[in-house]
Amino acid sequence: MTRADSRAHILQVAGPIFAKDGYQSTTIRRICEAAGVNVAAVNYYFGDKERLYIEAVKHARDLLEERWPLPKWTESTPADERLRGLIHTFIRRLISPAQGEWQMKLILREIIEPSGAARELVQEGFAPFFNVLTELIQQLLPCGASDPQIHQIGFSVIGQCVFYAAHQQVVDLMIEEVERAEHFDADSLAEHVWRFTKSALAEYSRTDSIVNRAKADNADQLLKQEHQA
Amino acid sequence: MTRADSRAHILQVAGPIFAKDGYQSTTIRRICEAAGVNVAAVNYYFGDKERLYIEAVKHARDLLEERWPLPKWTESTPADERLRGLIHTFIRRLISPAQGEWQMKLILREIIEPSGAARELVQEGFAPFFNVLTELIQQLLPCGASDPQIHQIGFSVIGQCVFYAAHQQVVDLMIEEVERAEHFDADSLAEHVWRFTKSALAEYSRTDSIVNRAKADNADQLLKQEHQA
DNA sequence: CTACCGTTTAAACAGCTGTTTGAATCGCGT
DNA sequence: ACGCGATTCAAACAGCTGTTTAAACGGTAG
Repeated sequence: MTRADSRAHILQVAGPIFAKDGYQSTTIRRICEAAGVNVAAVNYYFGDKERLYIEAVKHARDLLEERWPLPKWTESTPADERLRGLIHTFIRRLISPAQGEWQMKLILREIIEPSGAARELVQEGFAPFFNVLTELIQQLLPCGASDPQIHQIGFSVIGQCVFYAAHQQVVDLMIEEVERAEHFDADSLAEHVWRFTKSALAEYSRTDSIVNRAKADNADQLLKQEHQA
Repeated sequence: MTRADSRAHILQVAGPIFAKDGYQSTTIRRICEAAGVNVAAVNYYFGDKERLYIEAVKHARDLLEERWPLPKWTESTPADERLRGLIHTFIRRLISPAQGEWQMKLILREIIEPSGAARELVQEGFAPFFNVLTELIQQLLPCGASDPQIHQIGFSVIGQCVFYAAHQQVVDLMIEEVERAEHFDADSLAEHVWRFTKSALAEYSRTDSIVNRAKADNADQLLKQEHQA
């Protein structure tokens, strides 16, 4: 067995175990047993448990991005079709149909309970994604929408998607199995989120309400600044 | 000190600690130290660590429901104003403005990593809330929308709200502090979620697209059933 | 063959965990 | 004041944790 083999084996089995049981409940003995290596191997290759965990989280992110890359668009792809592709990609990353979907579970754990990899994860993995999303939203809104409004809408899209992955248990307890199988798979959910978002944006454009709201916010802020001065 | 005192003290300090550090990382020694009681008190009053945890989770739910009860409506309150009140209540429960907001953090932990209290929590705490929400959505949609569609929209509302509480770290890393202070407090977020949802529902009503989609889904299903027969 | 270095191994380590114990203490009705 | 049950306490328990150690192993260059 070469150096690469043992290291890779550990990294491979560590991900799903950490995802299932969490950092604290996972013992390096269990990981090493699953990988077929000695307990000391983790400290030999990774230094300590925490650094193995961080490596496992980053590995999970790499696997997801490799398996579900951002869609490629031509110049002629309309903005709402781009939005649709983006939402489908994001939801597929969250709920891989066939696989045990452990990767995103592990990443969500790290986000909720940061331990060193969180900042890098968000800044390198999530930020580019979010920037593309907000650009699309801006294109689908009338001119005059403010940045905070666009950010809020961006998180509305992300929030809808993440919910199904992070809190699947709630859906399972609330929705009958037949309905779940038919309407709560990755593709159905992505289509729903896309239509829901597109509809809200269309209504914003039609009524220009978002621009009026942006102007009102601006006026409020100016008033507040005067008050302070 | 009477029986009620020690028990209550433990329960009171256990909630925030469990919320911050999680079940595994929290030691009963730390809880007892904070409560000013002996280590054996937990086992004496609660049996073991897990039953204390479950009690703490239920206690958190009670506190939230007591502090932010469902809004009272008169017969004349229009459906969209009811929706607004419901969203504001839910977001306030998620992000208590002044307090350390530990209650919902603890509950979200239990949902993500169920340990005995999760089922009861969802069925008794969340289900009634969700039912009110879906009834309102139905009233705000044209006749003919299917149950699965209404459920999906319901989770879209919940998902938007929960995201800010469960993944606040992401928002913190993505949004500048000045913008956060101004546009990402509980009330601003609740207003945004309400407007976003109302807009989507209005567009659904205006175009009748949701009814057409429901009919199409129905046709698909009939076709599939014939295929099986 | 030999010497060497990266790797693997079993064993031991110190520290912390939840839980139990049995005695000490307290509060209160008699 | 007494006695009794409920409560509190310090101490100990057994078990598991991450980590370290020093010896053994294995392939490979000289």
